[in-house]
Amino acid sequence: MDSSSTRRQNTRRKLFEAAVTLIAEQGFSSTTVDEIAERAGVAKGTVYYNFASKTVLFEELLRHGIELLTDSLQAAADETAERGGSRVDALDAMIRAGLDFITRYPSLTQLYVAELWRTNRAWQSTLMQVRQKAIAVIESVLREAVASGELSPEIDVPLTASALFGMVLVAALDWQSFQPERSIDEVHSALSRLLQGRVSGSR
Amino acid sequence: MDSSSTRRQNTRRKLFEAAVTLIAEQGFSSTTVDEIAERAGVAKGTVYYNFASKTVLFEELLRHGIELLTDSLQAAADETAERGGSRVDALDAMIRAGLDFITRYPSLTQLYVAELWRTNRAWQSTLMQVRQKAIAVIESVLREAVASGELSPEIDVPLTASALFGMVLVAALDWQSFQPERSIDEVHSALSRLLQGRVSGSR
DNA sequence: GAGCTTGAACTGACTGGTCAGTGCAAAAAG
DNA sequence: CTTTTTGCACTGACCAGTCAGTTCAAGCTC
Repeated sequence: MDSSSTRRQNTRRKLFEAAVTLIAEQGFSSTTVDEIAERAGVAKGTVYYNFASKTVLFEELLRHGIELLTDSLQAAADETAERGGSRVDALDAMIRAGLDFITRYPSLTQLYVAELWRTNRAWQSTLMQVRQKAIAVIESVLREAVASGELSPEIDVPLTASALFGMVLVAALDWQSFQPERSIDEVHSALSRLLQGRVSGSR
Repeated sequence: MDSSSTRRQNTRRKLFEAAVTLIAEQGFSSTTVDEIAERAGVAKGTVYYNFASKTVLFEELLRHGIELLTDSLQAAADETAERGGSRVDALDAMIRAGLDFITRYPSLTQLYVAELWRTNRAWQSTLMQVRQKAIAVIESVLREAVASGELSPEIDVPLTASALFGMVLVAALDWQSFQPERSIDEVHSALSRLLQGRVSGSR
């Protein structure tokens, strides 16, 4: 019962891995099921044995991926709390966690960005849920920080959360695509500085 | 020679307008040439009379669009300088210009984001140039600000430029898609606050 | 432990539809 | 009369999804 599903689980994993890179590179519509099957080392029929359709394969991939991200953001926030760090420290730790995630799963990130703001697509609602889960983690830390007086009560929590999310997302993708020679620490500290208002000189 | 091209210019414009919305919604591959022609109110043959291929149509669209953006960013920076504003004021004006642009051309923005970090696509190099032009405008203002002592010399100019770019881009798209009831001023001031380090309370 | 059974997993040739791009004669525009 | 647009039929490549058949592995029997 358990061992019998191992084989299947394994092919599904191989299909996810194959699909994520291909779709990130080429987009959903120009990636063919034959390509995915070939890259996964599996026959085309197997794809349809394991997933109802090309779209369903993609949706499950998105869901699986965002779970990894929210878990790691949440873990970063929690660990900071355990160590007794401030909420701003938690935001900083989340930036780091976001960067780590993007380093580990660059294709997944690319693909997510490419699809997120499209309307009229089959998986639109899947993406909305997925986005909301990630943003919610950031928002809750922001709210705690406001409550504890660490952040100004004037900040607009939802807008700030999405701006932070976007800042990390785009900076990280740009780093990977256009300046891969930079170290993760350089990127992290540039973003950290922006967050903590140490850009405008003075102080 | 000039007036003779007016008519042609007009159909090209109609084709751009039709293509930009369709491709933003559905992606390049799942948008058909027949659809583009129909929405533009033009025969399919006309598309091929005016553009060598579907891909070329798209590339010219990208080029045309980014010109609009860089021009408006540059204009915002220049006007600030003329009014004798600081370089940080110029960055703020550019954020505003970016938001205005995205409000005016949401489809173009969506489409740009969706394609920018993909590799292995036909128009990859077009996009690289296009991105570099936009980022360069931001970088030059940052550098001036560092030179004049307004910003800390420790900031990493290229990374900060792309983080700012991303911050505005993602916040604006999120605003349009998920919180359209917000006013542009609310969005602007949330981003402005982030830029000027007025997020972390104290001060 | 050799042989048999069963259901789950996998295979790949095939089908039906879609779509980029072509060709061309005739009309409209200027 | 030159440039541009139209309308429409056609081609050939490509591709999502199907299905009849094959392989695999775990259990069962003697």
